[in-house]
Amino acid sequence: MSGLRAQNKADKEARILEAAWALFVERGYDATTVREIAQRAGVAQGTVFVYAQDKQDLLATLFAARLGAVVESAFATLPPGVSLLDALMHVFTSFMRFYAQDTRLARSVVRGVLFLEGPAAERMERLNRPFLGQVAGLFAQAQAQGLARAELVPFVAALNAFAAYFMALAAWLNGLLPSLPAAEAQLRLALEHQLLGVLLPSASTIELPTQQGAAP
Amino acid sequence: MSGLRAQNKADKEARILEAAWALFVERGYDATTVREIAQRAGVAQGTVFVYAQDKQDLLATLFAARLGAVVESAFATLPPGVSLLDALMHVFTSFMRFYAQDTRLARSVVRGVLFLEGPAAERMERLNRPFLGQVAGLFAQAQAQGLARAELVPFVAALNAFAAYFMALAAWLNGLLPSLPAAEAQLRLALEHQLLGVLLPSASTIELPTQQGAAP
DNA sequence: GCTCAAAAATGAGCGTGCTCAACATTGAGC
DNA sequence: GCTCAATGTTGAGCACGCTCATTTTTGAGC
Repeated sequence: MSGLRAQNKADKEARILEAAWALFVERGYDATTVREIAQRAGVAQGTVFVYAQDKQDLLATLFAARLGAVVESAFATLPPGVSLLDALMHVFTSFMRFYAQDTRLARSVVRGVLFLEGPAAERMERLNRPFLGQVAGLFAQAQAQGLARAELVPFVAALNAFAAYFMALAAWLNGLLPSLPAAEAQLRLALEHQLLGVLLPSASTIELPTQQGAAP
Repeated sequence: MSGLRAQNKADKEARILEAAWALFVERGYDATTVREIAQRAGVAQGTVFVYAQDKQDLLATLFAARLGAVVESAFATLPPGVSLLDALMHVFTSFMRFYAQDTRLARSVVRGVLFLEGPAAERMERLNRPFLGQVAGLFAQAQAQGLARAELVPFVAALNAFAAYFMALAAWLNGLLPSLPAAEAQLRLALEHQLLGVLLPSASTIELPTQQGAAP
């Protein structure tokens, strides 16, 4: 059996990821070089690229693991009986508070995460799709309880909520919103609007659904 | 007067931008080198960086100008008397059709545009804020006509709509949505949901606004 | 405990975006 | 039309991420 081989490989990968994380936190993503990571991990520079697709992949791997834990924890700690709005806020602000630990690094992550390539993109999809499913579950639950419109498609509502979250996150990390509380406030406002809708009840249920081919 | 000086400068900048555009379209953003751009523009490689902050800035400049025209045209050609949903779709699909001309390049643009730095970020903000204001105007108009809820904040609704647009755009450019029509359909669905809201009319107007400090 | 093919690690080298000290051009003042 | 400070241009050079031919390590088969 190749126990030693596997052990060495695992050790090296762990050392590389550990070194990368330490340096990313210390200096920031852009200011960290792959040569530094290799040196700190005690391997040659080329070895880093045996274990990671590229530099961005290191950051993505590091965050994918951590984010997975945050997702799980967010849904596990969901207070029962809470309103839909508060449930959504509980989930999304979990992420924001996680990113708040290092906003500089968070910026690099979020910047890269939206346009990944190849295997890294697939891994992100495998993280993202179940998550969106869980968020959709919150809407479906509200629907089952007779709180939400029956015609609503839970997955579409989940995507809308996620979109609002992502915008608030991006605005915050770009300095357009001054602080985490400001970002949370903006997100709450956006979600409130999504829950309540735009149109008046009288206008909405009658006019809009039938406006497939509308007036010129 | 330094007419010749200014003329030369303008000429050179125009030549550089023209060369960059041609090569970006021909080869794609990543596959185009600054050296190639310089050669095609008939200047030294260092000269490119006199006129552009960096390579990404070239692409951003090129697209900012074009996008500005698309924004203007989208609102100018807004059919009067159209529903709010169709008005939003008219505006956002204008952008999508513009990006559809070259989705490879569009991917590079959208990837870079969300996390710009320094002056480029400010220029994007100066493009984006009035645009969001115009979208907010559509919601305010619906409000004035008594079609939209009076409590609605037009700017927040505009941000939500933009967020949904951005997500559909990103999903499309990442190949998660197979075609432009698919992206348009997804956006329409998302916007419909935003207009109609999530909660039932009965539940919405009474419970939610007062849920500031909700149950544990 | 030797052998040797497979697996893993290496680092010189490549092409890149970008900088900056050196050089060239311009035109107002005389 | 000459001078020279200001303005504009240049390309050698740097550090970077990443590749890949070469070298080193591993352990099953004997």
